[in-house]
Amino acid sequence: MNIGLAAKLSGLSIKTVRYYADIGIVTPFKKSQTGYRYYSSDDVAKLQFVRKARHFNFSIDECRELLSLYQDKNRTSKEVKKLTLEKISEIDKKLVELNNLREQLSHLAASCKGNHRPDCPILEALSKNT
Amino acid sequence: MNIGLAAKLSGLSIKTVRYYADIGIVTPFKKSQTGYRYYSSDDVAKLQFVRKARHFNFSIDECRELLSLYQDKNRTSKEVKKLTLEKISEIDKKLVELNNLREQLSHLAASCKGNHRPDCPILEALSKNT
DNA sequence: ATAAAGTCTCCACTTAGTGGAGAGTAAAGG
DNA sequence: CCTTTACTCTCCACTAAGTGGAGACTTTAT
Repeated sequence: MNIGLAAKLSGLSIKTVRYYADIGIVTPFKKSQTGYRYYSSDDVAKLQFVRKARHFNFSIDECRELLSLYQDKNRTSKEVKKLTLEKISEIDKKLVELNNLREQLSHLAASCKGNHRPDCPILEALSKNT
Repeated sequence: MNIGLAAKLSGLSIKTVRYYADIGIVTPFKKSQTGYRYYSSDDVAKLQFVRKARHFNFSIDECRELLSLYQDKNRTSKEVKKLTLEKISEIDKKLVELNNLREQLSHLAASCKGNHRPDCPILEALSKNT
């Protein structure tokens, strides 16, 4: 099938599918005469796979890795689980950071009257030494 | 003072300070003969301000805005608080997303034995239709 | 005078695509 | 058969917020 249908079936934009072809994520057959890309349903399955993995916050390189595990009949589930757990702890780190940030910001916001007067504890905090 | 000292005092890298000069965040005096940038202690204060605001997840453009509020004696604290509250709700949105993601991933990870066998519910989930 | 440290500009690279221009190709209608 | 329309192609630029490096110039120290 052409790229348009492959994109529709995989839920990605044409641009993204083309991009994935360029960087070697899912490489379709390419007719040298016209330059058109032709996708098999296997290719579409891979595109869907990548879309879902991206949705789970896996980076393109991690998708590459997952994809090769996916196609490797001899892989162990241990390898996949390892990647997943790493991703989880990454997310945990981010969560801690953001919670911290949120607390500090809401603390600042709470201390600011937010009225027509110019005195503002938020700006003061930002300009305070160190 | 030269850029090296300004960078050290503000806690930013020289590259970043130069970048901030290029994009008009903090524009030092520039000797046209040598091209060297000269920073006042006021400039350094602004750099510190931006560093802290960046640390609070404000974008460069938001820093620009905060900086101009910071320098505007007639600003109201209301304006600053508004920005801050917006930033907080942005963070809240991100937190929800990440918590969701974490839950789904840990669910997947829990269902995967993670052993030497090739069968893996994680990959299955990623390859399942829609 | 020379060596070392500091600074300059300019270019490329990072992530993961997106937007657009201009040209070629395919399919449908008249 | 010709034209219109839809589809696809490549190439370039842009996004955010810097970072790294090359090669040249300036300042400071020995």
